[in-house]
Amino acid sequence: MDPDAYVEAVLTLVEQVPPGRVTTYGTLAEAVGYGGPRRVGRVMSTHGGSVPWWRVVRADGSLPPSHDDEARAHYAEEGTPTRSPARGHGIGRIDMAAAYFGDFTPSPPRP
DNA sequence: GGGTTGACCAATG
DNA sequence: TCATTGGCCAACC
Repeated sequence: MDPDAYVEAVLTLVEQVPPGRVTTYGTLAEAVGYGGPRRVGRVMSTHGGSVPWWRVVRADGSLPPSHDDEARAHYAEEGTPTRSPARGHGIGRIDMAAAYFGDFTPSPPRP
């Protein structure tokens, strides 16, 4: 598969995540149907700047080791359910039970 | 061609 | 809740 095609597939899926919801790297990997979670993570680090990357979190609901402050601002703005702002240790985590989204449409774009 | 690294995941203590 | 362990896949020295 062309690397570019894989990247586009991942980015397309990320854009399908509605505001106020989040999904995980592993879920994206399965939705794309190829490669593993780490592959998705790498794609995000390379092309994440073009998509709402803050809607992609780790399986436990914590954010990537980078940009947690910025992501928190987006969550506040979109109304994404989060758990305790945490004691100054950075950001709290996402309330996965309420915010998790995994209802992707298998095929990339269209219409 | 082979070892290291990484925006990962799940299980365990 | 955090740390550790083993496994995963591709990119990068």
